[in-house]
Parts: sequence; structure tokens; C-alpha cells
Amino acid sequence: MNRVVLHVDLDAFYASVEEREDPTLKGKPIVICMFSARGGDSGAVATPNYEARKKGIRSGMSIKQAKRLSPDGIYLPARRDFYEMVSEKIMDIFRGYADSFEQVSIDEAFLDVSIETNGDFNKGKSLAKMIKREVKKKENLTCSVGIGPNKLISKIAASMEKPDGLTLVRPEEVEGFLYPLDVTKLWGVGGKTKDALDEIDVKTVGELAKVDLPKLVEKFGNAKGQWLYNASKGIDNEPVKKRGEQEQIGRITTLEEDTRDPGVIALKISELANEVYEIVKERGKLFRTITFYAVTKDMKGHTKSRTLGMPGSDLSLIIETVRELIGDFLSENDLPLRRAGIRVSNFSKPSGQKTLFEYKNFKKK
DNA sequence: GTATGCTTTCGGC
DNA sequence: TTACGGCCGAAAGCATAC
Repeated sequence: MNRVVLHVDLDAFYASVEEREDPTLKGKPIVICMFSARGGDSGAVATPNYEARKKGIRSGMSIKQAKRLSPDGIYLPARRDFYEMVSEKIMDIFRGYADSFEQVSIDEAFLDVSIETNGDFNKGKSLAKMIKREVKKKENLTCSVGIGPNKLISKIAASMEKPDGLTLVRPEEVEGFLYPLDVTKLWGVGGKTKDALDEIDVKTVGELAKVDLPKLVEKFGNAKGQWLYNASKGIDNEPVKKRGEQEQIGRITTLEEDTRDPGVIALKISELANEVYEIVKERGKLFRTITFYAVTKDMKGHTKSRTLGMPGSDLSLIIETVRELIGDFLSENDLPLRRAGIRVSNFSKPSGQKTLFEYKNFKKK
């Protein structure tokens, strides 16, 4: 039996939630922004609504640039915790329709409905309509749905018709659907891969499908070469599977001014470390890797990380380790920092295994 | 050589 | 050219062990 996979994507999610909360905003260009600690219009665009997109505003753009494109737009600060709550309710709706379910991000999910539809794409389509109706009715939001025989196809399908779209690609339509598309439409083909494909005159998926496997492996290595070979033909066997718990917890902030003063950086970082520590504690986790993240004046990102021999959970452990990492970083780079952050990862649950703290005490005896 | 683990970078939302 | 958040997961790059 063939698979029937849905990809559901909430339309301009943050902006749509704000419109829903304040209907007087409807029809106006709305731009949800992440303002930085620098004040004024320092910061970036998280999500523009469709009106704002018509004026050329895109996510990731600086707020200043967006204001030049649409001075009369409505610029609102992002309320991420609120969007998170709305997202959870909607994900529960999606989950109710799926044999297996995979949440990809705050506004996106895959639903495998193969069993429920018995492999029938017409049933998949009516299921998609039901989902859209329920989200509209219960949460007053629209979404775009793609239906295909796998994740790769359903994800691209969902992006074809937005907002409030529904795109069905049957197995026999896959090649016709895929071949005219630009290779960058394939999830996993970004700037680097695009440039490499340009070198061999491959611009569309159809052109990529004509390249033989050895050539792709030679150019991209085994894993990526194989993946490109399959993806170009619409082949993707990745299962829709429930994602486990969060693997990394981090916080980053923009410094009030550029600096390379280790004291100033360490102070800011310890505030962030506190927040991270609270979450880790609440979830009862132990971490083994600590990462210091920095963005220098030239906007380049850098990381310094350390993996401990033994899982730990103490705040002081985070702060002391990151202090050393800051020192390492500053001795290797000479530009002042614009942003700084911290991340812990490599989690384990406290089991019978000793923590670093317990291990140290054990040694003392 | 291949598997494994750690560090760094990339890229999506 | 200038100006540019705050996350996350995955891939790439590298070292080490067998």
C-alpha cells in the first residue's frame, strides 16, 4: 500500500495570531518583529503577513529595511510564549487525525494518514479539508496543506499554494510536479548545494534527475549524493515519526553595545545561564555539553563548546565552563561581540549514573 | 577503513 | 552599501579508536 502523507503549515503564523486577537488589524500590512536590546528599530523581522509581503517585506530582514518598504505598516513585538500556547492547541487537533505525527516546528507538522485512508488519496484530500475546517472553526486560523506519497513531496506541495491552500500530488503525478521546479525547492538544497549544482548546469529538479549516481556521489559525497539522486525522483522513505524531547536548550541576546570585555560578557552570559538552568532543572535533565555562542561585529557566528566527562546539572558548572570558553574565544578572535549566547545539550536523565557532583564527592572520600 | 564521538557551521522558521 | 533575532536540529569537519 502506498503512503499518504500530509504536511500542514500555518499561514504567516505569528502575524495571523495577532490579526485574530485584534481584528481591526485585518487588511493592513503587519510585521511581527524581534526587537533587540539596542532599542529603536534594531532587530529583525520574524513574520510579515501577506499584505506586508506584497510590499517586499520578508522574514529575517532588518526592521529598518522593512520600515523603508512600508512606513505605514504595523510593527508588533513577537509574543512567543503566546504563539507557543496557540500552537499546542492546534498540534493537538492535527494529532487527532494522524496515524503517526511529527511536529517540525511551531507552525508545521507531518501527518501520516496511510492507514486511516487505506492509501486512498481522495480520502486524504477530504481529511485535509476537515483539518482546515476544524482549525478555522476552533482557532480562527488558516493553514496550507500538501498531500503526497512521502514527506519530501507533501512539504513542497504545501508550499505551492499559500495561504489557505490545499495541494494534492498523487504518486503518478510526482515527476510532472517535481521536474519543472527549481532545485532549491528540495528541502536540504540551500545556497552551497545550489552553487555546486550550478557548476554542472543543473537548475531544475528534472535536470538533476538526469545526472547519474556516481557523478553525484563524486561531487557531494556518499550520503548527500545518494540523497540528491533519490530526491530528484521524488523518492523519500523517511518515516513520519514522533520527535523526542528537545535536544538542546539555549538562550542568546544582543549586547547593549559591542564589547570584548570578558566581565561584561560573562555577566550577561550568567543571566542567560540562569534561564537555561531553570528550564533544565524543571525538566529534570542532566547535560554534558556546554556551548558559548558569539556573533562578532561583522555579524559572523562562532561557537566554542566543551563536553564534560560526566553529566552535570549545576548552575555553577555552566557558568564556570562558559567563562573558560569565553576566554578561549577572545584569545582566538579580535573583533568585539555584538551578540552572545549559551546552549546546553547532550542530555541524559538522572539514572543510577553518578553526576559530576556526586563523582567529585566520591573521590574526596 | 570504518565506527564513534566531539566541535563547528549551516540553514530553516 | 548598510543593517541584520532568537531560537532549533542537522550536517560537516575533524580526531581518535578499533
